[in-house]
Amino acid sequence: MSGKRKGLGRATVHDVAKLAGVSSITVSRYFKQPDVVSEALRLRIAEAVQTLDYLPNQAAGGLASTRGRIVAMVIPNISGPIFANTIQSFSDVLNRHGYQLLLASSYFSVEKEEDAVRAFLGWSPAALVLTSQYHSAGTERLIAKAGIPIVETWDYAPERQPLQVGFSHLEVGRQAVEYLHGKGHRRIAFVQNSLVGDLSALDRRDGYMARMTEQGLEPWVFVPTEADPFEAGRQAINSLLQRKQPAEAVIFANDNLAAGGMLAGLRAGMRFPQDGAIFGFGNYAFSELLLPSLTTIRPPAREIGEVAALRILQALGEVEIEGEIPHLNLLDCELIQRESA
Amino acid sequence: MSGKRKGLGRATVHDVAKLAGVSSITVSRYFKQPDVVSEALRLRIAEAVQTLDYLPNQAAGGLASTRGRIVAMVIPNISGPIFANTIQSFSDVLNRHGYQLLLASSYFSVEKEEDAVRAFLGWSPAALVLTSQYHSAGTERLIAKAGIPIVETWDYAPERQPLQVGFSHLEVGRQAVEYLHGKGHRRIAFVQNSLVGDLSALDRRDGYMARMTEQGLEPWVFVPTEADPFEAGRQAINSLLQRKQPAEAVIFANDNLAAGGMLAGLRAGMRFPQDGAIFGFGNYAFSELLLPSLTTIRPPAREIGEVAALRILQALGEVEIEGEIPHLNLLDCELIQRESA
DNA sequence: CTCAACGATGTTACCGGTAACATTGGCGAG
DNA sequence: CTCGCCAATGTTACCGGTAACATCGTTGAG
Repeated sequence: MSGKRKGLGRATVHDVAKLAGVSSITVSRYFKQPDVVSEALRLRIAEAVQTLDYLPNQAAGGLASTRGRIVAMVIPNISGPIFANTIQSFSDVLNRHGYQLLLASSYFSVEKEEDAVRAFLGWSPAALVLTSQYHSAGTERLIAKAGIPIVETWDYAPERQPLQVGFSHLEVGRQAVEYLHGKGHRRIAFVQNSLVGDLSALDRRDGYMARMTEQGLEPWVFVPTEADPFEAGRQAINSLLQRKQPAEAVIFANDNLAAGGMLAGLRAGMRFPQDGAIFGFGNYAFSELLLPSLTTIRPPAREIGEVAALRILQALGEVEIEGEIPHLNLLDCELIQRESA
Repeated sequence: MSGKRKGLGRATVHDVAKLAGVSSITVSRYFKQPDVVSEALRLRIAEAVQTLDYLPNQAAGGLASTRGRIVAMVIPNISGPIFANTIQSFSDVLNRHGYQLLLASSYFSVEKEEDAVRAFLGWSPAALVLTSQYHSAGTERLIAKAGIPIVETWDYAPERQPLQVGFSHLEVGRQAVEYLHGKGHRRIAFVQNSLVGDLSALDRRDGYMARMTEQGLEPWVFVPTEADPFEAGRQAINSLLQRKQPAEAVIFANDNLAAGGMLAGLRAGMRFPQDGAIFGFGNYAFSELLLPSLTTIRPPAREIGEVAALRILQALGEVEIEGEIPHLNLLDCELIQRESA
């Protein structure tokens, strides 16, 4: 019947147009700018759409208009305890406005990130979201000439070009010292994660070191050799608390390490915070379930996703905004005081 | 220079073709079937691609070939403690084969699921993955005539049409009873979650009830009124263990409930498993960090993602397979014995 | 030596929408 | 009554690829 090349077998604008007795562009307008189509035609088209179960082909629309309704996001990992919230809220806000999320994981590898960005760009996404400010040179080149809104989340690097939506890891480190110092502790140690790649964690360490120095205290950084976070935590507790001059408080690079360390201590008969204050980062789901519950800092994970989505929608003109779109979005972390410190 | 309509400004096949002195279809073949292009042209094209930073436009390719390289997935929620692993492994396997993942959350609502499916179909995905076997009538209609591979994960419903990749929730319920019964417990209670929508959890409850009855024991189901899982757990522990004839063992619908219950008990001075065995489901990340650590059943979350992706790739002819593609894929759960039961 | 078969490459049209411009009819101002 | 403007709708071509078929030069069997 039709040409030699068969499509998907689904109804097209042309089918709808024919059935409704209008031209295809009118059907297109019915979806994109309903207000310019007269009431009478709107009704006829609506009926035809209903009858044919018509669904607009997004690939075709995106190709023709050169404005695809896809937003791409590279995240270190989906299943980690923190980033999931960012993805969730980001995706929800986008979906609500008819955009779809394309997702890939970098596992903290800048090479994997670059691969993902390259693959994404083939889809002509409307915008691109990256995690952290640390990328490969290739990624930098790609995003520089992508010509779409770019958002960097999680970190906060005011000097960089892409939109920033995140928080200051440096400040987190300082805040932890501040809190523990206020509690009277002086020998405050920091346990780094040995996981290569999570460069933001090093910023927290640097904040810790800076604040310690300012207070006239000597920084004391422990770097575990174990890769498994729970093992690494155990290692740290053993080393820091089982010595002549034990640490009075231990700041861990994240809640996993903190939980591992605390658990090892508890099983060895220690008690917290009596035998040492334990301080985490991340406010993972389990942190309030531990006994003692874990004092930690909650990063604005959900908020990051929401704000990032909002800024993108604004940049795309989908959401009204008066004035400039803020280039810098510094969100607040929340120190959650519980029992362990 | 060119027509009145400007594209994305990026290099196209035609640009590459002109630079390499070949026709555009040859460039297309260079990417799709490199072996039919002669070595000489391959080199010339490779150079042109390099020079122009050419990236194939996936939307155009998908439109022309009617085979898009997108796979869509609807999941109850991204940030939950279980599904993230499925998404992660699913996405990784797909990415490795050049497919991209389109993601949306249903929050256990069949209406939201239907909306997501409708939105997805506009992208002509190569395949569609749903969670659980429970859908709206609209969703059933949509997937019936979608004409692409459909996979249902998480549940296992052999009688249904879509490919099944999951495990038997009924069996999980039975398995828990089996284990506790073997430990000598007779008064075994089940704590349901009050979260409307997670219908699979009810299958676990039904398995529990069936096995109890088979053993000549009386099922004892507690339905919390609290929505918050930790609060609900507390409520359950209070009701089940603080009575004249307390339960000897409590099976919780998931680890969140179990952790909430156990924590409430511990804070009230109880000890586990002495004052009651605690049994969860899900093997959430924190379960081994609790004190006592939580006995639970690990669902094959990661495996589900991997197998689902593999079956899809086979159905699409991307991965070799001899014989039929198995319609049923029943994966094993793992009972993880720890300290709480 | 002839011709069919085959490998390598090109031509044309089409996938399903939409931008840009054209057309039509109704209405109010002059 | 004529003209100009505007709102509603249509025509045409194009977005960037690829399916289908055509073409051309080689090669090997008969």
